[in-house]
Amino acid sequence: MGNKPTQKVLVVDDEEPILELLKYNLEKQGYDVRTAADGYQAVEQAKKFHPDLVLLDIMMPKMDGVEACRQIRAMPELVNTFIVFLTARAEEYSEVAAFDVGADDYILKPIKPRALMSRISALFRRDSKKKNTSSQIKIGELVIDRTSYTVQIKGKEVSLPKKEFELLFFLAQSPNKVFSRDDLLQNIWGSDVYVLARTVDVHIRKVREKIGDDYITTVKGVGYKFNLG
Amino acid sequence: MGNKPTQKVLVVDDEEPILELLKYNLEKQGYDVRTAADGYQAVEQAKKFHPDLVLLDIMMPKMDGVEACRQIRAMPELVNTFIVFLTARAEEYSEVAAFDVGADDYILKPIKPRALMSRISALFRRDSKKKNTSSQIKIGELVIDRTSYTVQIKGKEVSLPKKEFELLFFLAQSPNKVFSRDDLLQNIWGSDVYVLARTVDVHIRKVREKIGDDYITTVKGVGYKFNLG
DNA sequence: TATCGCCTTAACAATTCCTTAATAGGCAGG
DNA sequence: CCTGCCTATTAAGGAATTGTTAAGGCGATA
Repeated sequence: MGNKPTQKVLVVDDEEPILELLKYNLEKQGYDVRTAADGYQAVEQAKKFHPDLVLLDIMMPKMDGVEACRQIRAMPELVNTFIVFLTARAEEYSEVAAFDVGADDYILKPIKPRALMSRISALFRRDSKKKNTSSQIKIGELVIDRTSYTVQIKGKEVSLPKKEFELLFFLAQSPNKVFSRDDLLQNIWGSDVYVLARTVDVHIRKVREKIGDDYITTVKGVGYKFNLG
Repeated sequence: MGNKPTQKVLVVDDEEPILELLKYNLEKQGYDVRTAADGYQAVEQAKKFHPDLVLLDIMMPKMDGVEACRQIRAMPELVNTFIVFLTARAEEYSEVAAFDVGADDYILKPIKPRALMSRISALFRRDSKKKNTSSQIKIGELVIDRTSYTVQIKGKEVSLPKKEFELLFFLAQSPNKVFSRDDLLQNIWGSDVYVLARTVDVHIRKVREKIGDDYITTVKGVGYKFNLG
């Protein structure tokens, strides 16, 4: 119970009512909340407060959310901070631009408190299991996108079934690191599922079939790794 | 986009003089006004009238403002409606509960017409800048129009029932993003409605029947997405 | 009140995905 | 060149998820 430190959330929006709405709901959930009304304040607060999560409106006076996100992402001490955009329309600032500056997710306005809260706790749940769980990974010609569960390879989009996707995503999260089959089973299948280690091989095969043989390397007697360069 | 349709305001209060005062002032400002005397009426009116703004007294007979607010907020077609509480200072039913059920602002009684009017016009000004939710989405051959609850597909117009429409609209708002069945239930059905997750499947089926199978993709083990490109 | 359309649920069919097992292939050491 | 150990590949059965249909209930409307 008590060993979990309070998660810190920074909420950034230029509309007072929205700030209050979010602050109230987040605090009710036990988060430590601070607010900022524009991009500059957001960057300042982030520097001092070191939030675990930043909810960031895109359209703001002085400095918009995209630029603020870029600056926050540039702080090394905040590499593990989640950044989630609040946006009135998906198209308005394309999802692409948001991901380009390092956002982890985006959520549509108008905000439904309860839906947002469950989304946030899901985010932290995922986080506590692993670190650095962004929704998108780009490596060379490869773009792995968790929000759409697809992989782009040289512009072509391929859709992977769940296990295959998770496998690729997990490997790509730690490039060049070798994982044993048991590691992979533990992390992707879970600790209470008992399947043979060879099952991993079959999935690896299918992933290779779809993205090519160049990305995943076999390390004989050890396991597999996603290779960079 | 320049033609601004008349903004619709629903005023809810159990005191006749206050209703008249507000109605008079609002109509002078050019708003389209309707009134209701209690929570039930408010919900009924909201359902039919689709106001852009609801001014809601908190203390009322039959159904109080907070409960009415909750019910209005549960209607997906009114997600863009502002809800502002009118509250006497003494009423301890504080802003807390109000924000909790999705209010956008609250205003203290006694009401000063001039101040209220400027507050309202500020609200709409902000609205036109931000939640610029053109209630129409165009994607390729598809035009999704919220004002008429219809979808044009290759010129042919199809009319969808409410749930089907909301489902399509919600998915199309975030193209390529996968939503779990629970996400969809939270956002379209509301957080306090309990229906089985499989219900979503049936609606998906019906939407596909009407617009074709190409627009909504199943991501097995995850959910559904509207696909672009 | 009768009718109609919509929503939900349940049941069964269809499909996709996962796992396993069996076989083939490759590499190192003897 | 053979042997042992590991991985690659394929196919098939089973498990899990989704597709589809139909029936009942509810509410709106005439």
